[in-house]
Amino acid sequence: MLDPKLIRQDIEATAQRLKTKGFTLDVAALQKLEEQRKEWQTKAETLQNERNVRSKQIGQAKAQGQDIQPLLAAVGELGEQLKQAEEQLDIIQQQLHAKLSEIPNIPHQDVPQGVSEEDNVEIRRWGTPPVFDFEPKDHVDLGARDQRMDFEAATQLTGSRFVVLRAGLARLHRALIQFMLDTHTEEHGYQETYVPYLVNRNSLFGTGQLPKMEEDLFAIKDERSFCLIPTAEVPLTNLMAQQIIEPDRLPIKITAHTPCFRSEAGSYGKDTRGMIRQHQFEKIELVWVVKPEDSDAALETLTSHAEAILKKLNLAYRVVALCGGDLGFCSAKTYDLEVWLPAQNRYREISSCSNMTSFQARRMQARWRHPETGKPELVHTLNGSGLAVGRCLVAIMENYQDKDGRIHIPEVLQPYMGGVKVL
RNA sequence: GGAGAGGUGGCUGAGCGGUUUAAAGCGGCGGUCUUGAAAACCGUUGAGGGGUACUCCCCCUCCCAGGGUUCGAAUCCCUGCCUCUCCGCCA
Repeated sequence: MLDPKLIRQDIEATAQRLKTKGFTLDVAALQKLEEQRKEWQTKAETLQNERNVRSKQIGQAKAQGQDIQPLLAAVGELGEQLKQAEEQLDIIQQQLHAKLSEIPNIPHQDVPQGVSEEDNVEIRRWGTPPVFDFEPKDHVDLGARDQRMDFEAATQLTGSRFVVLRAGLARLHRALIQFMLDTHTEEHGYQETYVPYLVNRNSLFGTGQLPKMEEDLFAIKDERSFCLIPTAEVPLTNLMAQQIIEPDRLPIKITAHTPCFRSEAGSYGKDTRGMIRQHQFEKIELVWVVKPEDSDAALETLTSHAEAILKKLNLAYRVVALCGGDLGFCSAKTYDLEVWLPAQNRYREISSCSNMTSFQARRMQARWRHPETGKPELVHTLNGSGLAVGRCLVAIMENYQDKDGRIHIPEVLQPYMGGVKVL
């Protein structure tokens, strides 16, 4: 959520900056609502004040044994007027809140212009894509052996976009999770965190999945209206909701491994083959909570932590800065990490690292105490995948295959595989 | 699932429907004293929003949440959520 003051005081400039994100701000409607808000809020508060004053007078008169009938009569219509004003104000506040909730974050100054993926800007490359003296297979073909990657079984159990892994491949999948968590906790200073996989709608509002991304969520069908998390960003970041954090606790760096559930409602027919786009996948998430002035630097560091995993696995990748039009709803700036997939002969997203600035913090009232003023101020939040496990498994299979369709285990993973070197 | 108890400020914990404008203690902050510190004493103390372009002042809201009764609700009524204890069930 943006600062309502921006809407009140600087709406034209705000509208201009949101345009780089492809979002058209309804300036007239917002200004009108804002005017009404002010009018009715003033009216309601004046009436509330009058009620408080008069009620107190009645109390005092009664205590002194005076006749309160005249005072009671004087209160007259006040209650009814107040009720109307409060109802009217409530309606306007709700409309305003609904509108504000659907305005995306303002892009950072140095986000490249553009409307789609095409306009993203490559920042750097690392590693060299492997050269094969045979035609490399994709992970689906590689996984077919011994049904170690079994889509048909998953379809029978559940439906499309799920997978069953068996034996060494299942273990490799688990090894990746352990490896990533260990690296981030032991080398990058993150606190390992275990979190619920079901969250309430309040949490989903806090991190910005609601109200606009509802169709991508899997909801539990009972009166509690829980949803399966689409990313650990939701529980991790919402740990800060309603908090006032003392400055010496910042920056907070936390990580969690969780399954993620996405309905992929807008992706029919996209990546239907293989493990790239699933309804359920595992991810290691990195979350930072920082002072506002530190968030730019934090994004660089967080991104480097995700990159470190790819480097240790010796997987070629590139870093891409998303253009305005490709930025997520909450993000002011995003770097995507894209790993080389030989069978697709191109780089594919394996991590997305974003600076949400105060956008999520405002939605969940996550604050820190500014040491100079002593007053609570909104923190900045950041998150990134470090990394998406399923896609990482795909990358290892495809990059580490040999002509016999065997998969060689990267050295850093071998300790996690009981010394197994080839699958 | 059954039976009870309870949710009040950073914490502990009072609070007959009306000087409660939420007592008191602890903690925090500032000061006095001191070479310094402790102790003692004095003062201070939250969050959200609005008005006014404002390190001033004024107002509103907030005692788990949402409704209701009332001139007036932390206090009374209803609903929900959560926590604790016991029983049952259970990985």
